Amino acid sequence: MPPNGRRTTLADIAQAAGVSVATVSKVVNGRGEVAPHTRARVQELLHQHDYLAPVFRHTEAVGSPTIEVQFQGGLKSYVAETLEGIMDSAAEAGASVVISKVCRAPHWARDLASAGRRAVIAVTSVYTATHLRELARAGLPLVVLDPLHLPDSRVNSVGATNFAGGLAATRHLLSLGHRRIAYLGGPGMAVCNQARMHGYRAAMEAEGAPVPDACVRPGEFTYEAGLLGTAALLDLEEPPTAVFTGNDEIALGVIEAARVRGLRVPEDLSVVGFDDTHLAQMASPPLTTVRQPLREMGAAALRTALRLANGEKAESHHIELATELVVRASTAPPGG
Amino acid sequence: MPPNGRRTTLADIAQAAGVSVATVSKVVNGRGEVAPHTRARVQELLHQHDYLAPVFRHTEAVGSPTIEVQFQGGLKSYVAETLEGIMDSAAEAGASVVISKVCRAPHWARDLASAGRRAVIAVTSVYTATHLRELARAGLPLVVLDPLHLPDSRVNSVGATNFAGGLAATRHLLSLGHRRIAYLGGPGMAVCNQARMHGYRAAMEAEGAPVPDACVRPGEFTYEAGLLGTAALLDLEEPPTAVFTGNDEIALGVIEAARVRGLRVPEDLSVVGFDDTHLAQMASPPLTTVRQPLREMGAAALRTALRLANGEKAESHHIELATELVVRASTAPPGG
DNA sequence: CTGAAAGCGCTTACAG
DNA sequence: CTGAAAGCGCTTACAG
Repeated sequence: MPPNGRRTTLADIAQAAGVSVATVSKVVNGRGEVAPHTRARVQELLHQHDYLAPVFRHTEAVGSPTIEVQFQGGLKSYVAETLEGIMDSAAEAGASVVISKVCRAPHWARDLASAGRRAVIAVTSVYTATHLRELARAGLPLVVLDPLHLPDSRVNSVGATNFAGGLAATRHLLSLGHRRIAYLGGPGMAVCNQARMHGYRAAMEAEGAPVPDACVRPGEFTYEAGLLGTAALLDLEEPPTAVFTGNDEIALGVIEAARVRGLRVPEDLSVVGFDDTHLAQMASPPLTTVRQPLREMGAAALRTALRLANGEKAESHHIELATELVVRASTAPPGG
Repeated sequence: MPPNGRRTTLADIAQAAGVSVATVSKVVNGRGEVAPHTRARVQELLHQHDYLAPVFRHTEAVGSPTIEVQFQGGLKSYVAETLEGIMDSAAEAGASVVISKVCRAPHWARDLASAGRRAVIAVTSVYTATHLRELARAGLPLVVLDPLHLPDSRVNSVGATNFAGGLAATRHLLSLGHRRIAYLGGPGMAVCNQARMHGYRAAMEAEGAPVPDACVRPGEFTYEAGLLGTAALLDLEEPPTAVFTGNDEIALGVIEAARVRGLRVPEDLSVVGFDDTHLAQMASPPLTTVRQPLREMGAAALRTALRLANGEKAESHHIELATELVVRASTAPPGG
């Protein structure tokens, strides 16, 4: 809140605090010779007026903006490929990309802002109202990639057409002649997972295929979850002949679980993944999967972040890019 | 070259150029009203004296250093896992990590320096003498991770004990009873590949096992290379019963090539990878491989980069971390 | 096109 | 512990 568009100066603070510029300067530079209560009052005012020391000013002026990309957990294929899209798009725009794991120290957003970041892109991370407030206070725009929550008009986000993807995957299996198709999904409360599952349900219902409760299993987006989930499915009275999974990692677990039981993929069990990360192409057999345009999604997120950093509005607070079924070698008619 | 430790100021340049400070200021700020030849002379001097505008000075002063990590090609598992090590270590040290793809515009090194980078970490990238000179001129230290060239005392690098890894992998196969073991490697001129291959050769020779030329194939570090190489190996008069590969991606290609021919892994063909990326754990069957401590290597590179950025010396210009054989399900005695 | 001069934001040695 | 004053590096309106 500098008076009229001007930067806040030490003189502004000095006047507001009723002390000399020299004293304010000492506080800013952490010199010792200031009375504690004077120091406290001045610090409070510096904070309120959003004072930025000259050394940090480049932050706002410089032409090449820096975007912070945060993610949780490991740098998995999904994140890596999204990141590539972000990087390519940033290189084109002359922007820099800083990566970090989500870690919320007391003033994380303010710290990012004063380190020169102009916007934050969060990859599949949970953001609460508190985080949003921190970010807003620091003046940092946020773009969420593959949001875990429902699109919220206060947050800008980029996703993919998950429902359509679930529908396409399931229809593909149905068209091959499968009827007993299971869904081995991700966390139950993640919207992307819910949409994929409902796409699956919609396709099954349209075909009049039964969906027993035991055939729809939420879980984690991991290989281990695929391994365990498949074991449970294959122990069923009437095991499925095909499994549609929440992502490629789960699908790889399914393939391995089948192998361990002496089942061949796709002859004895068909498997469809989701994402089309490199994992899908390098699986044995190569995985039929629903492609998410991860690079394009990353690129879109970066462009939106840059626009917001520039004070412009995003065209829409949420955009979704199209998914697409990619048929490879892990699906075949049942009873090979 | 500021006189005596002091920063170069506009006054220094003005004096050297025999013009007023005002004129130099105009040149720095790109204002129009300066004669072309005056502008040229001043610009030359600014460059020579390494003048840095106040807005950019934070670059050198600030406590939280920024490290640029560059890599070539895609953000593959190998790079992603190394990057995780770099990030964790950076978070601990309060440093920031900027990622970018190698792309060498005219003044790339100088541009990085003036954008505030304090060091560069190159992941498996080729650096020529010219690049090194650019970097040196910009005052930017370099650490190469998994160098493609032989350790050079002018470059700081971090690697792994590749020869020992090749030896361990091959011994493992020999101890299972294999004699016809092939090596499907990476690029012939990459030192890491050479070391792995010589480890393989050393183990074979020690055992008196023959190494026919057709059984040692250099190639790319890719799935496709694994696919193609295996096809060639299996077409041999006496095909190998086991394949040791230059990295995990190649190994996944081998597994798929075997499957396509109706061969089971490990019953009909044993496969050993290299790296122990996530790919290895998620393969079907899970891959026996030589673990490179990628996170630790990344962490070591970051620490070295920070030390160099600080003007300290690295303890050694090249360090190697230990590799370790990880036995999973892709290896078994021959003729299962 | 150039530079003397006024001025700005900041720091610091020093008097109180 | 505080602030008046000198000074530094830079910018800019203006006279030449």
